[in-house]
Amino acid sequence: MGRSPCCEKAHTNKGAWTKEEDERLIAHIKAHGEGCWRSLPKAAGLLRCGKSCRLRWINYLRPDLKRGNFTEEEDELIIKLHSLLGNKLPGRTDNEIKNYWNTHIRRKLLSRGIDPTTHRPLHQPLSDITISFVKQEERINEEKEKILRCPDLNLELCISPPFQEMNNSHHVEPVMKREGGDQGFTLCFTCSLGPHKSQGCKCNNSSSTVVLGL
DNA sequence: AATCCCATCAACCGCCAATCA
DNA sequence: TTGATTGGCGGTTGATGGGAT
Repeated sequence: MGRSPCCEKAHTNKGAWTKEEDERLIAHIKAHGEGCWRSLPKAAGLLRCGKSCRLRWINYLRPDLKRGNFTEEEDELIIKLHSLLGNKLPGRTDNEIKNYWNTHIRRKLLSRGIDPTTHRPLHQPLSDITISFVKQEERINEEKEKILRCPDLNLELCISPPFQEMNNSHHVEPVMKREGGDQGFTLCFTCSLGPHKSQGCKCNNSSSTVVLGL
């Protein structure tokens, strides 16, 4: 027996959303919150697939979205974080990052002689890539281990706020807060891919950092 | 002015993992 | 334990607009 379809395809609209559909969706989510996407269209009076509603909300209608052109600082931030976090970057939608990566950043990296997939210089000998990749992965795993040894750490890392001023692209510091407290620590992506000012971090310059809070 | 080409981005599709009964 | 359901993610498509010819 195959999968059942996510919705009744025959009676759903497809393609661009109308203003009225947007308004219905926004009104429904404002009233009831994000919930079961499968039943949402019917409840909201929309002839749309639940999945389509979810995408429309997440990628376009969500009130906390930052829209408009990407700044140079955001470009650099995306380049630094993409290999680590994928398309889930601060204040922008997955879809937006994905599209922007494929259309702009990919070309930008190629023009700099960097492979957009591996984040390594183009034409680098395979042996070098393998060795350094393994070393980097080991380092990442070490830092993960360190983090996991803290039992009261809330590892639900979420990066925000969307309108954070980006003054310098050198450091990127997602703050990992402990539950029930306001203490945190930061990750340095410049030299160690680990906690800023930890063993592996050789950076002393903390005056011009980008802080990505919770 | 018409047409072609290319870049962009919203939206869709298919797959996978998590969850639940 | 297993199968169904659901949400989420990455890849792809198609509509649109702008620039070049």
